[in-house]
Amino acid sequence: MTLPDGKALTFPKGVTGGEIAAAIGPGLAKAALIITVDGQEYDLFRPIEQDAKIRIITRKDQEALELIRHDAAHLLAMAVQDLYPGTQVTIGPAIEDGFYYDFARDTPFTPEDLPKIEARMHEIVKEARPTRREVWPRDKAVAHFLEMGEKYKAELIASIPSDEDVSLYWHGDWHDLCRGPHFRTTAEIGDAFKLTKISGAYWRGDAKNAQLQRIYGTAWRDKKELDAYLTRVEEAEKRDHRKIGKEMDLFHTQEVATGQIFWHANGYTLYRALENYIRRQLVRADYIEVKTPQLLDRKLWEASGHWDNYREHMFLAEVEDENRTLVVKPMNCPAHVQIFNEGLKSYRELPIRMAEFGSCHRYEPSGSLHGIMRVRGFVQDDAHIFCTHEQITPETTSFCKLLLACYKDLGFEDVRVKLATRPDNRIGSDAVWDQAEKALAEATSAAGLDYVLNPGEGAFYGPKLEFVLRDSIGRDWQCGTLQVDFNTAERLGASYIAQDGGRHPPVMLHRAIVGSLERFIGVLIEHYAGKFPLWLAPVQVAVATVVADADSYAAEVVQALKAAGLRVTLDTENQTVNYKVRQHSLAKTPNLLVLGRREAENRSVTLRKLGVEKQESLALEAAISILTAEAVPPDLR
RNA sequence: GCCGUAGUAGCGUAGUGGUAGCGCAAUCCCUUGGUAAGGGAUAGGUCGUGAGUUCGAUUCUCACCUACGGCACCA
Repeated sequence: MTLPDGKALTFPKGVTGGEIAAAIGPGLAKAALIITVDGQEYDLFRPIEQDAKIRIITRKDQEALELIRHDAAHLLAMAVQDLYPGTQVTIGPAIEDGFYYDFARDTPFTPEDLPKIEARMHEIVKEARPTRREVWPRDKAVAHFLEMGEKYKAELIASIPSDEDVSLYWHGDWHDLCRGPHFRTTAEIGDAFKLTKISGAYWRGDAKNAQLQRIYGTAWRDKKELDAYLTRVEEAEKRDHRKIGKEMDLFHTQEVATGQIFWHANGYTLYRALENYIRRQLVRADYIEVKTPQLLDRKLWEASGHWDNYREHMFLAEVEDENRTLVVKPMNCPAHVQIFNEGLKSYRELPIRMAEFGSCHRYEPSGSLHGIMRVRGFVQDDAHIFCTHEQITPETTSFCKLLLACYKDLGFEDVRVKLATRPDNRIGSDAVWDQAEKALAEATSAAGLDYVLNPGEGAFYGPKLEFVLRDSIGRDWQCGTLQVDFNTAERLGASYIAQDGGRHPPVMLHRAIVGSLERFIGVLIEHYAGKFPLWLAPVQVAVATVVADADSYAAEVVQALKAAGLRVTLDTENQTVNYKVRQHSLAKTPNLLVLGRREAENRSVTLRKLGVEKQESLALEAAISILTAEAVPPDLR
């Protein structure tokens, strides 16, 4: 056996990982969880039959996390079947930060069940049930699980090729089909786990199948890691955009407009700051901006193919004395093609980059709605680039550059790219898809970006690039997109006169930088936890007085700041300075100017920046020039 | 859409088969205070909507709406 450091040890054939660990040292024997044999993971009790490179994995290794979570999933299943006889097991994988297990049971679990199950799990850990592995012919396993009444498990095993053997694991009497590996006993799982939530989940992830009961848990190597995780979750909850939206008076939702947002003055200030920023970038990048109708005849959506694909997600509008159906537009592309179609287009005019802050409505499934992140009424920073085949690469390249520059300005430096390819449900021939996917892949590489494939996730009319940004607490958000479309223009009768005098349909590139303004603002809120950079902050400066004697000077200061283009609020409330500092800090106002007699006398201000305890005394004019400079959007500096 | 949980004053929450409290915010008064909650008083609620059970329902039951946690979906 060759150890990772190159040292070789000799053992009889059939030695186990546990025995090897014991031979190396008692400390390792205790700490060992599993062993890798030529890269393959073995249980410590599984005999090794050949010479191999080995590595013993202990609790200290990063790999231990996934192993613990896998064992914890089994532990959960054991506890549930102990407590709720008749419950069938299905699958239970390790996932990011934890694990889950899907059960089939007539009575759904309730939140009150979780502590009971968790307590039973801890008991089973204490029992240190020994693990055993057996290899069975597939058909024997199918028959065995059928006999036990585990029909989901039997179905899973039956989908394995019949000539393959399967491994079964026992923990005490309880056993399951499993690839392994597992620890020697349930004691090695430890106690750093916690059940977190319950949920319905469809068998094999398909909504047509039966709904199972899923229990989620989190599991770590030690209590310290578990606590750190729980703290991380708590911190994420604190910056929830719905909570901050309420606290900062940004927006609200209500029953009369499910899935749509009432933007309050503060929120709409942020909204416009973002919209204006994007608009400036469009001007720079040679886009034209248009505005198209909200209601468009059903015929147009039939022609584009959307009616067939998304009809049940469209809002329809009808009037009594007119015998036709209008669709509240769920997207802007067919409308943009109508503008393209007005007048004859020459290849000399291409590319035409047609942008719109397009207000769209989609009847999203009720269960998918989420704050301002997933809504039924939203505005896309949409654009369609009508171009020739040759222009796909340069247009894609320059869009990628534009998008990365925007994300940087908005505070996101870590961006990943995914290439989503043809879905099952699609229009257009395979030859056209081959061409479109190839064009996009090449253009992305030409832009100097690495991408990962996202097979089958493209739009029904073409493949897409998905731009995923990572926020300040490490969560990923897909916002920007670029889609190559060889189908829509032709379907809607768009064409241009080429150099050879013939008519050709243009290629359409559908693209968005932030995607939906609503969703992106949600991301911004959570990314900054409401502490926006000055150019985005709804209220940039609060002017607060110490004594009533300073009220008239304060009003003067507010006027001066407003004249300088700053967004200011005046606080002459009859309250202590301490109170005011606290209020404006909690409101996340970036700058607080405190004014008392001193300031009024020498026409100065005392500036306290959010999150900074010490103050700075400045002449009024100096403060204005500092603050206005800081409030300039990043692209205008 | 599916599974589960919830809906009480502007916000956050307690509570009960006999029409509801608390904290913050609000209003008024006192305090004129120099960097994260000064003190006092007052006002504010048909307990999400509709129906049922009951002498009586905010409380129990059912339906619906909405939100939340997931699943599924996301042009």
